[in-house]
Formats: sequence, C-alpha cells, structure tokens
Amino acid sequence: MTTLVEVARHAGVSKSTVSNVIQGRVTVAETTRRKVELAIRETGYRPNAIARSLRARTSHSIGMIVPDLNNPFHAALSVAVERAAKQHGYATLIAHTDCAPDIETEVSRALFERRVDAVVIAGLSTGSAMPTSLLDNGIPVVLASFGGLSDGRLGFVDLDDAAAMEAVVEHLFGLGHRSFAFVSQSYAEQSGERRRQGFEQALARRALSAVSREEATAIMAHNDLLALGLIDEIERGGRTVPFDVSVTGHDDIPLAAHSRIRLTTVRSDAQFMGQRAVELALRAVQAGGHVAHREIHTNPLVIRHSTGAAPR
Amino acid sequence: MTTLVEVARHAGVSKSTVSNVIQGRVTVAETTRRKVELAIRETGYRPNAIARSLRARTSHSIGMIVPDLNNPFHAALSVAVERAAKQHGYATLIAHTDCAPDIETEVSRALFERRVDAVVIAGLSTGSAMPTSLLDNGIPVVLASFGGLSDGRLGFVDLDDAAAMEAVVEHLFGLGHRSFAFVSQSYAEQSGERRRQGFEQALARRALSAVSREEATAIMAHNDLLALGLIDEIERGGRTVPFDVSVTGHDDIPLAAHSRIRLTTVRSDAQFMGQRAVELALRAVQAGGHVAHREIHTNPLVIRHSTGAAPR
DNA sequence: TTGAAAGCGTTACCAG
DNA sequence: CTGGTAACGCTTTCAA
Repeated sequence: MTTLVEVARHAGVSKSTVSNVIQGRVTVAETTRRKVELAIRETGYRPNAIARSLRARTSHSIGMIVPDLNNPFHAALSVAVERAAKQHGYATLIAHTDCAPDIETEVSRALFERRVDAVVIAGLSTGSAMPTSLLDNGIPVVLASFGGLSDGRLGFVDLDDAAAMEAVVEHLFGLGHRSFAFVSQSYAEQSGERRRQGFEQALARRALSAVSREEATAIMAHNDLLALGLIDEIERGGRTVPFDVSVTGHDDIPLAAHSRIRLTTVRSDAQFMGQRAVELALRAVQAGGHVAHREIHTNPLVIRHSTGAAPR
Repeated sequence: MTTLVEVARHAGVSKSTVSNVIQGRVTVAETTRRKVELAIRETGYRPNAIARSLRARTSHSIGMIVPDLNNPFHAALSVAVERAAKQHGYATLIAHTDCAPDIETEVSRALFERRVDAVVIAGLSTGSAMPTSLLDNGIPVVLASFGGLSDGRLGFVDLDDAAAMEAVVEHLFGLGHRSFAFVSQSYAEQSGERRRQGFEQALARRALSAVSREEATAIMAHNDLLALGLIDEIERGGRTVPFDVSVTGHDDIPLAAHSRIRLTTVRSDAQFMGQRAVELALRAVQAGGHVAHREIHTNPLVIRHSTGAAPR
C-alpha cells in the first residue's frame, strides 16, 4: 500500500510538499506540483483516511442507527441519509438495534469508539439511554421520526403524531366506526408509544376508548408494515378489509399505494427527513456543538381503500 | 475525550501498562490491574478505534455495497451482513450505487481510502470495474447473488439462476403458456442479465423465443419488487393476474407471501447469504489473502397464485 | 511486572 | 515555496 512518503520519494520531494499539493491549501510551484501529481498517478496512491482522521480528529463518518432495515420506511430513511452523507464526503456506518436495549448499548459504544462525527437515529426503544450516552460523549445526535424525549441538545426531525392520529380517527369516525384498536410493534419503540397516545387522546375527545383487536371494526397500526401484516392476518382469518374491518398504517411506504393493497395511511417523506437529518447533524459538527433544534412536520392523511364504512 | 495517557496518569502507571490491561495479553499484577480498571471507569475511557486501526493496520470494518436498499431483498441481505459483521466485532460501512458506474467508482474509492478490510457486494452494473479495482488494492471481495464475473480472486455466494429460470419456465409451460417475456431493472444489473440468459435458454429448449411484454401471457421479472410493480401496472390497466397474465418474481421477499399478493417466485435466503458472505470475507481477511471461493446455491421455486393456466 | 521509545500515515507549524 | 519536525492515540518490542 503506497503511502505519502513513498510518493514523496518517488517525486524527489518531501512529504510535506506532497501533502501540500494534495490539500491544495498552500501554493506550490507549478513544476513541483506536476512532478508530485505524476508520482501520485504512477504509484496509484490513495490517502489513508484513517491516518487522516487520527490527525484531524474527525472521522468524516456518521452513524445511522436503525431498528430494522427490513422496514421499508427505515430503509428509505437510510438511503436518504447515506446519499446525503456521501454528498458531503461522509461515510455512513450502519447499525441495527431491533430496539433491544442491550444492542443499543453495544451499538452506541461501537460507534463512539469509531469516533463517528454524528449519529442519526431512526428509532429507539422506549426509555433508551442511547441518545444521552452519545450526547454526553460530545456526539451530536438527531432523531428522525421518533417519540417523546426532551434533551435540549438533541436534534429532531419530528412528526406531529398527535395530529396525524387525530386525522385518522376523524376519518374513521366519519365512516361510522366506534370500536377502535391500536397495534404497535412487537418490540417497544418510542414512536409507537407516542402514536398510541395520540390515538387514545383522539378517542377520548370523542368519549371513546380503545377496544381489543378482535372487537374493533377499525384497527390502526403503528406503521405500514404492521398494517400489511394485519390485513394478511385478517383476511387469512376469513374476514375482509375494508368490509369487515378497516385498517390504517403510518409512513406511506411505496407498497401502500399498490393496487392490491391501497392502504389508507399517513404519509411521511423519508427522503426529505433523512436528508434534513444529515443537514442538521453536519451543521452541528461544523459548529462544534450539538444540534439543539426541533422541527415538527405535520403529515397528510392519505385515504385509500383499506378503510370503509363501519359494518353494521 | 479521555485518552490512554490520561488514564495512565490517573492510575499512576505508564500508558503501556494501561494498554496491557486492556489487551489482556500480558500478565499484569493484580493490584496494578485494579488501579487501572478503576481509572478507566472513573475517567469513562473508551479506546479510540481510529488510532488503534492506524497502528494495527486493520480497520475492523467491512464495506457493504448495495444497488438500492429500497429493494427488500437487498435490505435483508444488508441486515444479515451487518449482524454477522457486528458479531465478529466489525463495523459495516454501507454504500449505494444505483448500479451507476460513476457512483460505483466513487464508492469503491471511498471504501478503499477508509481501508475497509473487505467488501461484500449485493449487485453490480454490468461490466463493472469495481471488483477488480478493489481486488487489485488487496481488498477481499465477495459477491452475493450476482452475475457473470470470473476473477479467480473473488468470492461468490452465488445462485443457480439458469436452473431457477428453467424451473419457472417449466412451471409456466406446464400451465399452457407459450408467450413469455422477461423484464429487468431499469438500471443494468449483472444478475438481471444472467437471469435473462437463463430465461432465454429455457425458452430455446422449447423452441420458443421471447415476445414483448404486451403480447406475453407470462411475464417473468428479474426480482420480486419488479414483479409487484408489474402486477400493479397490469391490474391498473384492467387486466388481472393470474387470469389474463401470469407473473413471477425472484427472491421471495416477505411480502411475496402476503395474502393479497401470493407471488410465485424463486426463494433466496438473504439471511443465509449475507451471513455466509461475511464468513468468507472475514476468513480471507484472517488468512491475509483473497476469498477465491465460489459456491452456488440452487433455490426452490415457490408456487403461489400469481401464476395460473394460460388464457385461451 | 513495568515502562521508554519507536512508529502507524497524516497534517500543520515554522524555519530556511 | 519547500522541508523538518512534532503531534494525533494507540500497540509493541525491548530493557530494566
């Protein structure tokens, strides 16, 4: 593996000079520059980012923490994050947690040891210690699409889940439904909890309260993936959606619009959120501080055909 | 950020000693060990993996190159890769390419500069220079689920696409179909090409040749995501699957089994493939060489309800 | 059993 | 404009 020194030797100059032409920050004589550039090409030299990081005390990498990439919404978010990061010259270290606290601990330790410059988190176990631990180590973190935390140092690209759930309940209520249930992830994710709260408040506002999944004529899922699973389960059980029971999701993953699915859901723009999260994170890195910024986006209800009039 | 030296000062020993207790490779007196461990805890010290990497000349990270994480199969593969890597103490750097040659170049450069110890590739543009370029730089690479390359240094966790396509065609032929079409990705991916070849051979064996999408009564998609899109398009156009046209996919993503979809497809075990790819890659890293190993898995046809008797 | 020192590949500060 | 030198934080001989 060729190093700077070898290039220098090859060009008959000092390593400082080679470094200078690479950085392009210092003026170097046209002729020497040419010699050096030639040497670089001839040796096929590629800078060692690790050495550079050590010296510069910045890894030019960010961590992406995601409960489960198999969830298309998380995948879309990750795609956006990686793209944006790459655009800024940052690499993306990805890590799953399954929303399991012990994996979260392990993962945030690993990312910290690798000195990621920032991390964006797509989902958290409820009561997770991860953000604080990262923050305390001086790493800016931004939460994309998440639940109820309140550390002032955090960055948020947040969703107005309460408003969304209100809109969903209103839609269903207008369709005549009076028996509602909410279903969330098998693992405990913060955003799931917050949506559930929004759901319950919307119900309370109408003097209703949640019933069991079996009794409900309308079931709201924490996300689209769950909603898809629900439809599958319901229809395998012999009932049909939306005639016997209405189902809604959350996220508007691409498949939700499929003609065989047509899921009523709340749209979130993963593309935008991921990009925005990186923007906030890198801005904080540059400023040498934390993000300390919250923005809340309110997402539209997308009405399709998984919801219909309440059966009577 | 606390460093080794600070821990050493804190404990009143030399940094070598601290390093020794951390590595645990050298015997160190019980009492000093205790002092050091205390100091580590008190200072909240976390080793700097970057410094460690520079010294050890190994980054303990692998690169995962993926055309598009929005494809559930790629996502599943990535999940498996990340999990396996994590288990071995390796971090995963993820990078998308969209199968665009210029992005591939950029991405492999970035991974090389970051000195990833190995890379696993989920998909490649046809005629991609990426594998060779990586290989030439001494980085072991393994291709998971891919097309027709033949560098002896490569590792392959490969699929028998020809056999798979033969099985699909046989199934459809038995159902009475005589007009077949194949559809692949908008971008040029190697594995797509190979499946198309398998498809055409299977046709030739029956003295048939491919027809246009519009004329076909059976359409084979390069992967499930495409097949889903196809079903959507066909049914929005007023025809129905499988009554007017049969559709098959490839991969068996979780949604393929959904009661609303029931896609006939070829199953690949992303979980297994990802894990195996990492295994091969890390084994090569340890041995200090290339993978130079090819294994071919033959995948079963899963018959569901997107295929039916040919219309007459 | 412990510590001093060299060095991994860079960058940055200063002299020359 | 160029080059020597000292870090960056760690591991690893090698002596003591």
